Amino acid sequence: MNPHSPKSDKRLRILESAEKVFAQKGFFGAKVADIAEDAGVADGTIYLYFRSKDELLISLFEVQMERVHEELERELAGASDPEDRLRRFMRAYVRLIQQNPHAAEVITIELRQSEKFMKQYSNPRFAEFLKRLAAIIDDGQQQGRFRKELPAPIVARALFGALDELALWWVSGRGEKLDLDKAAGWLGDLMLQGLVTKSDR
Amino acid sequence: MNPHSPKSDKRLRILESAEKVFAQKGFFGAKVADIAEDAGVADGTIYLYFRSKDELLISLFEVQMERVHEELERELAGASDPEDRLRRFMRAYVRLIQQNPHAAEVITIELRQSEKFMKQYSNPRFAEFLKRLAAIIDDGQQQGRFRKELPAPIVARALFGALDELALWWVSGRGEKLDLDKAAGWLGDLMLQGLVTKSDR
Amino acid sequence: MNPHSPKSDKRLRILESAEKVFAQKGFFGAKVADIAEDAGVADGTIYLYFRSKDELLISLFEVQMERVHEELERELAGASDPEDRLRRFMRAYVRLIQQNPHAAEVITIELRQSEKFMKQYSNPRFAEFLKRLAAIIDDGQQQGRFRKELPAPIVARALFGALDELALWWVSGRGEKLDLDKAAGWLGDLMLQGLVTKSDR
Amino acid sequence: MNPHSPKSDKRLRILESAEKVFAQKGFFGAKVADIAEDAGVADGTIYLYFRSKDELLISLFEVQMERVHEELERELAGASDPEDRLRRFMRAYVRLIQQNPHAAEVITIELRQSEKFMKQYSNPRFAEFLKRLAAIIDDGQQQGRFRKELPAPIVARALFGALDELALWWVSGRGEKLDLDKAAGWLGDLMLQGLVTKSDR
DNA sequence: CATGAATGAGACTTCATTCAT
DNA sequence: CATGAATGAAGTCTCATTCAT
Repeated sequence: MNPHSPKSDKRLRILESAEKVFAQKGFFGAKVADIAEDAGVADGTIYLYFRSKDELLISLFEVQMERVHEELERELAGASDPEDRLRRFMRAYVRLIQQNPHAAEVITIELRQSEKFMKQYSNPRFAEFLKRLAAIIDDGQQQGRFRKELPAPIVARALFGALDELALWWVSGRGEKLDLDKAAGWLGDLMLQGLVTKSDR
Repeated sequence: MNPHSPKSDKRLRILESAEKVFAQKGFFGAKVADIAEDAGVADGTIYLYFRSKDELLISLFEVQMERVHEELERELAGASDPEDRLRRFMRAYVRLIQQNPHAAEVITIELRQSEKFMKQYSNPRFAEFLKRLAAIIDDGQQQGRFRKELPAPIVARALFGALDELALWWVSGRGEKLDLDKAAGWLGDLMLQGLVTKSDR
Repeated sequence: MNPHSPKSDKRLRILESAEKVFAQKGFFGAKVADIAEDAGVADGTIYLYFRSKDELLISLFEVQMERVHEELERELAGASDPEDRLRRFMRAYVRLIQQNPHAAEVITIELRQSEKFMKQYSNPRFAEFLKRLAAIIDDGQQQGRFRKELPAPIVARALFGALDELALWWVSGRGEKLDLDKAAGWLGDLMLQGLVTKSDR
Repeated sequence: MNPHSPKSDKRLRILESAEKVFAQKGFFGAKVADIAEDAGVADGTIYLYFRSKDELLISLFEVQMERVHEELERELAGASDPEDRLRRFMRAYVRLIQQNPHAAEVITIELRQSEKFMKQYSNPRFAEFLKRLAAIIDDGQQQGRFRKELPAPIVARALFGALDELALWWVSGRGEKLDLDKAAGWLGDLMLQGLVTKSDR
């Protein structure tokens, strides 16, 4: 009933409910009626704000990736050391996951799933996200701090995969005992220093 | 009409078609009729071999994980050095992906998706797979070859995530230029030696 | 804001928009929102002037038939010769069609369609219209100018059907090259003199 | 259960039910479920034989126009006199209407209605039908039996309109007392000889 | 009077599954 | 064992109508 944004208020509620329900049941398992009920609106109301169920999912991506980029922007702002930047990147990602576990599930799982049935949606934001990570690595390589033999895009992809897998594990609840912050720290160590003991070298 | 396995022959064909169609269209996008057509059988025939569409997906997991375990068994048979074992593990996984890209897509994407709608299917084989990887790492830690600060299950999970992400990238065709074998090699370097240049240490 | 008819002004605009949109999209294809937009009013406003979408259609009939009767009244006023009256009747009808093609489509097509779903609306005005035509013919028969073997109501109905079909053809745009005035003249000849050459008689 | 045509049997039943229900309630008023119930099949079964509700209507047109053409073929076979041919044409049309009143309603009403929402369906069969009628008239004009001042396509259209209007009247039940055969005869007289008494000439 | 966001009943259509042949 | 026509539950989406502002 906020006179300033009666519309966007409802839009947001629907978006949040969609996120929650998609995360719980998956895109296909989630019925529009479920989302409507959770948002406390009529089924038809959803279609006042989103053209279709598909578009609702896409909007979710957009919103979440927006947040991710903002968070990264903030986190990386004052850091110039590549190693530091990489750890901050991971920290920011982990923080986002923790703040919004539903979003993590939706983004990582449904995003992939969705490529199958939403051929037209190429998801440029995610590509941007990966590019950003690769840039940090590339930067470190330029500065002679990171090994140049490893192609930055591949390292970026691998790092994301590792990070995401841990995040998903945590989100799924099965890694309940997992302290995600610590895990991210370990992952940082692993990625930066490697698994092999120093004495080996 | 093979007298030795007339039944399992058809069962196998259905399974292979399901794998192909699931990979192409995703679990929900794939219609039972599509699979039947691809397998060259009637729709109803599928239900002589599988209780439901869900069970067909589960069977696929089982079969694939079976293969994975066999392949790993063979690959790791004569290796005792932890570092070597880890690299072999990755090599075997990559080989499987390359031999059967469809399976990779189904396992990695649909597996996750499926957890949402198949609560009862806990997927013990996959857990077993991860445990195996963790065991290698733990072994290396026991031998003093791998750093003990990093918990083996987490390293295993991260390693799998990284490997899987690269595999998925390759499978999706977008990483076309990607040489998966080389990428796995780089990932091995990354995981074992770390990203940071030695001179830093 | 016209102080004389602020209400009926808006009512009229809605009616005109409805006519236009019904003609373009058909009764079912036309959405109340379309009509509202065309009329420059809010959706809900329509319901201040019309009880329902159905009633809007009915009102259209009423208004149009009113006009038809007025026009006929004027046209037939000073004519007493049956043949002349018949031709005037046709001329007036054609003129109305030309002045308001939308109305023609709505009346002829939707009128028929509507009988299906508006059982309660018996459309007395249209019956009146036909009666009027029949009266002219009957009159001619009484005066010995028209052949008595042909029952007036049937001739009236046939004449209307022929006229209406030509009108519809013209309205639909497919009979673009058709000069409706001329066509009406020909129809008059046909109806009055017949198709067969005089030498035959 | 006829072993020879289990499929077409059901297809036909659906078609007949659709005809009946469309005639009773109109295309939009008729629900697919109504048709299914009338045909004694499940809702989904309809979609085994027709791609959509729209296509069901189109199929009806095709089937009916097919019959019309066949009937005309038969009726006009041995007649060469233009006047005779015209009367036979009308007789055949009337007979079809009487044999299948539902079809008449669907064809004449829904056909027109449908042009609005089925832009892609131009209905070539109906154009063919009118061309056929025009050909008879043109033929008579060539033979000097019909007046040449009246353009054949317009006469054809007018004749059809008149005939159709009478048919519709009869079908609607309101012209119950109307003997359609007689009416067609009168219409023939009207069209051929005209309304005006001979003594006038 | 006017608005237009919200409602929710109901329509079309899909598709996993069944079962008579 | 195999078939594939048939089923019918269930889902997405539309849109006439309402009502608080």
